[in-house]
Amino acid sequence: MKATPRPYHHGNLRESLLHTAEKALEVGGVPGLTFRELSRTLGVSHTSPLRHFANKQALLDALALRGFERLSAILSRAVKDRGQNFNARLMKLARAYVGFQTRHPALCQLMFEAKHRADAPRDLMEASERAFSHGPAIFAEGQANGEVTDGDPARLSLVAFAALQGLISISTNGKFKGLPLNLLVSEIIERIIQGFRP
Amino acid sequence: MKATPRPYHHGNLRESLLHTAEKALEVGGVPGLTFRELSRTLGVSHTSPLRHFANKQALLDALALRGFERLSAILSRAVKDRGQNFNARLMKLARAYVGFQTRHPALCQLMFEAKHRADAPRDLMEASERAFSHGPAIFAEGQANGEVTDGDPARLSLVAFAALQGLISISTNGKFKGLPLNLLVSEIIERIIQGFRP
DNA sequence: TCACATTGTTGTCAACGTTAACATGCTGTA
DNA sequence: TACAGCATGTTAACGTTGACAACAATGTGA
Repeated sequence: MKATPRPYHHGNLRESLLHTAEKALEVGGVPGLTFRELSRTLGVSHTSPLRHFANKQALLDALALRGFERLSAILSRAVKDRGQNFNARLMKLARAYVGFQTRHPALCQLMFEAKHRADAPRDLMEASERAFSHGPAIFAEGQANGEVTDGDPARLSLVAFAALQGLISISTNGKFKGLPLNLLVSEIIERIIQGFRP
Repeated sequence: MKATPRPYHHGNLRESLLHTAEKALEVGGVPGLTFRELSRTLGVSHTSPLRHFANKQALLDALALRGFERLSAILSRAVKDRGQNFNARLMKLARAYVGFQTRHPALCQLMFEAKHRADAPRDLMEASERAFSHGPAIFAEGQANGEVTDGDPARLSLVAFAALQGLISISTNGKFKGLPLNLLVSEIIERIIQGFRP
């Protein structure tokens, strides 16, 4: 009789939950992300999310996993132009990395926390490693072209990403002491490039 | 009649709460830190903490504030020997910083989160700035002695601390890909010192 | 067709943060 | 010293949350 009596089965609840959860996460952080509020938003009962995620942590892990996959895709796109020289590629990679973190701060924090948990799921760790493999890749190619000094590319990449990650960690609202992050990224990457010349 | 009927007034509840809370924080993180559990541990009623902290966030902020104060004291001690050259002082500072974060990971995470909140209390921001003032200080002194290149010492210090902070963020359990953090700190600081020669 | 797995609902529980009203003990001042 | 006022702790209660169990509706494959 009712106009559109919601069908008993939602049909796409898992995806809807993840989508809604990510928005809620960026608004209110982990404490502001509750099964019950998600359920209210999606018009389902307050325990239905448990059919798709064993508990809240499982939902957070699923969000983190997707985060790493999206990050990996973005970084992959940033370095795909193999025609450019090393400096340009590293700068693009750095901007993509910092840009993603600036756009999704809460998600990124979740991703790092999940990765650092002692009992982090296997697939999450693997996705994380895939995402962070783009750095060593371009360093290795830079070495092959004689543009970068010798040494373990993973180690060189670590220094660059550590600097970027630290900059993000120390900064607030995309700025550090009033200086926009973009500017500081350029400065740091240029200094690193300088230090990594053969 | 009872042997030691706990006096009605605890006498030192605020300090006891902070002390117990910090231990609980390192064990179970923020979710594992509850007023009710703290109260049980200290043998007081579950609302008595509210006489000392308006809400849970206020307790967390107080923990973060003390964290910054302790960090500042530790960093201050690390650089107090003005007789040493710049390289030695920077390395000591770096080790002290990384050591503190390694020893108190949950507290440090709390400190950064608190500092980054839009409505972070004034005193907390000031304590944070005091803690991070030791870096620029030794860079400035290094410049005065002709040991460090020109430029805004705060900016130079930022690069160094960003690298350290990022290393910590990326690492897990004091290691990164099996390499102990100590080793990587040395490597990064030496590279930075190299890059900051006049 | 129909047994069975999947998905969603209802009802319930313990734990939590928070508030209000009340009890107790300390302290400064007359 | 007396006692008023305030700081500190307690009790009771409310609403929210994550989680579990039992049940209902739906989809699916033999």
